[in-house]
Amino acid sequence: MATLQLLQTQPTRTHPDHPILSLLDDHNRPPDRTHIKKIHARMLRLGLLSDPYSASRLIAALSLSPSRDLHYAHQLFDQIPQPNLFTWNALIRAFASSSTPLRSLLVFLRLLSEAPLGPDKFTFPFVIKAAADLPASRFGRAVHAMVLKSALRADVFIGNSLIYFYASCGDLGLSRRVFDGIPVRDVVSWNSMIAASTQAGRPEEALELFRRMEAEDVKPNDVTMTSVVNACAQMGDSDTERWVCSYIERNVIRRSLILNNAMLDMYAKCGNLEEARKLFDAMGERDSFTWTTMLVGYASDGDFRAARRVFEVMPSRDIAAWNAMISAYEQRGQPKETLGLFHECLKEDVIADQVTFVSVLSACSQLGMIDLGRLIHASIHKHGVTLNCHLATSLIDMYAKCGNLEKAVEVFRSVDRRDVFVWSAMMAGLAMHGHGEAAIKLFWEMQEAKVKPNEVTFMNMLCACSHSGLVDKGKMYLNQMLPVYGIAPKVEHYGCMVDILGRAGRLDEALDLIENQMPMPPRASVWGALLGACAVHGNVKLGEKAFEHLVALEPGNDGAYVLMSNLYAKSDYWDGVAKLRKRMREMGMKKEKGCSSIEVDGVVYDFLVGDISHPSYRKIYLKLNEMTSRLRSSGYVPNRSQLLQNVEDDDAKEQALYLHSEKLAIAFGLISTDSRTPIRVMKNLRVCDDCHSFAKVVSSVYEREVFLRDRYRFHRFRGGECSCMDFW
DNA sequence: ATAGGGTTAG
Repeated sequence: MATLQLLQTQPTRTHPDHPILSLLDDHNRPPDRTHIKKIHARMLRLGLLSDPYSASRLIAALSLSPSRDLHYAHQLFDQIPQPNLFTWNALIRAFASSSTPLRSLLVFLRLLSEAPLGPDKFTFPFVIKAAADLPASRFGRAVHAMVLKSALRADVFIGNSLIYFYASCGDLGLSRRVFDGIPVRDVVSWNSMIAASTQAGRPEEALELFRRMEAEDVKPNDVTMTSVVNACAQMGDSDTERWVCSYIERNVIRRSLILNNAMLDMYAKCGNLEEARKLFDAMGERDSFTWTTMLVGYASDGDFRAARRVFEVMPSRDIAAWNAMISAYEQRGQPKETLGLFHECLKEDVIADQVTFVSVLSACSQLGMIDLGRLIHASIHKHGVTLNCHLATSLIDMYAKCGNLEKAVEVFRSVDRRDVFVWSAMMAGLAMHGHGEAAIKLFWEMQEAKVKPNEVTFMNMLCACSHSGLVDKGKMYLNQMLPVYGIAPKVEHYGCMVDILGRAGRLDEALDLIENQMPMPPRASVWGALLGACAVHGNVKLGEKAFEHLVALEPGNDGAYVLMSNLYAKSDYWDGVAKLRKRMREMGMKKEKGCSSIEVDGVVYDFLVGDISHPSYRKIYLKLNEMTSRLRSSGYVPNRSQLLQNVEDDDAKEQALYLHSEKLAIAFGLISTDSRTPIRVMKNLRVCDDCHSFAKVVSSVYEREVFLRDRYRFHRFRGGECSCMDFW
């Protein structure tokens, strides 16, 4: 009886173990591709391939060796008369850890229909791993169902891979159910569950599991501690950090490279760069994770030079290192440097990935470089990079912020999986272009698609209401946030509501919201919104109040002084203007210079007020003169009320309205682009009334579409009208 | 003859 069972489970041996097979797994000399092919040829001549055992050994070597050739392995597999389960498993395993895990699933399906014996305890972990990495959630659930119906339902290896599978499908609850259902859990079961909780952003649960693990006397190892350290990093308090470090010391946990990297990351995340540096110096072995973690640590600590130094001296730079450096530039608001580094990265033949493109697209939208953005979109398309939600969000954002709303909508419609960020980016784009109602419609469409709104969504919704003057809708959504959607409004949401009310002239309501209804103290931005509204509606008294609150919170806020000064000027209160100027002078404060930029033939040109640094500035000023007289005869009257926008005496001369930076950029656009190309100008500050009406007339007199993005929103000028309907 | 868990970048 025992012999019979052995015969059934052991592979059939028709030949004795041929010496050539030992060449396949010589660990001192792993066979390279040509070597394997030679062995293959010899095996063919020896007739060894008709022996399932020998053929399987060859397939395994082909699929698993460092220089594996899965295509070759697959072809060979198809030629074997009777692949045994070991052979099937080797192939399923190889594909599971390849770049095409889908093939693993396909081979598994073939196994089900073709193999005389079903999958075994080795097959399941491989195929479940493939399903997890795709992730193929329905497929994985079906495999799980097969496991439950089989005799393998209590297998701890399979259980552990199912924990991993459900975690990567984002269903922590099901991971937990599998975990709870494993009769005899081992350390890997605990590690998988703790890691799943950590990765789902639930550090408290991870630490709770760790305590239970200890209570049940399962000894944690370095892998356990890696996840626990990661959880502590997420908790972000220094007590937890000290506790985990001393635990690792006391229990003599092996300090693997990965554990050290995780600890490095924890120190860096807690802003403890000194400790991070100490550990870094003490580490005997370092890899690209180590260096990149240090880089990111310095960058997020604000020590940009140290970050750059790490980048310069690290022994090799993979795409993750480049991405870290590129995104550091991007987040510092240095889009030109971001793009410069991106070009260097391409020159070094490092293959850009989705993360790279996310940063680069963001730099494009900061600069308004729609042509480069388009180019990147095209190359993403060409390289068959799949649009994940991050990338789709960046593309939508880039097109919207560069003025091509149609293209943004096109991208939005073309992606099949949309997360809350994709939806929110589209709503923000519509809002920015003044399509408030459309943004609100999208909000409902999003909920029909069963995607839950988050804080960002509501910020964009309120912005939409603000840009379109939808006061009651804005109030309604703000009031619904907590009771209906379970999201507590933050100070930014209240700031936006103040803006909505203020623009509509309901200044008292806005003040009441700030003083009596907000559950938190107002921040500078909230008073700023109120001050802005007072400036629009000429309410000096309330404006002064908002201004004093604002500068108390942010003494260096030059925008506050400009707004207040405009408000005084508008109300003919010149003493006020003078007093403000004096105050600014005493503080040594300078107004942020207005700067407009325009992209022509892939180059971004910046213009400051009265700028004469451009090589062809004479031509630009001539054009501007010509334009001004042509526009005057078409009814353009310079609006001098904002002449005093700038409170700096010294450059008052340059402050003549017609030298405003956006006018220079538009003039340059007219002389340097094709007559059918829209002119796209980006401005760092808000556009002033005069430039706004200037652009309107340009769009009709010169029959050119003009896009003007300011700090706040988008203006699209066509045929003498602006998309904002003069409401901004 | 074959297995599972962990670290960086948005």
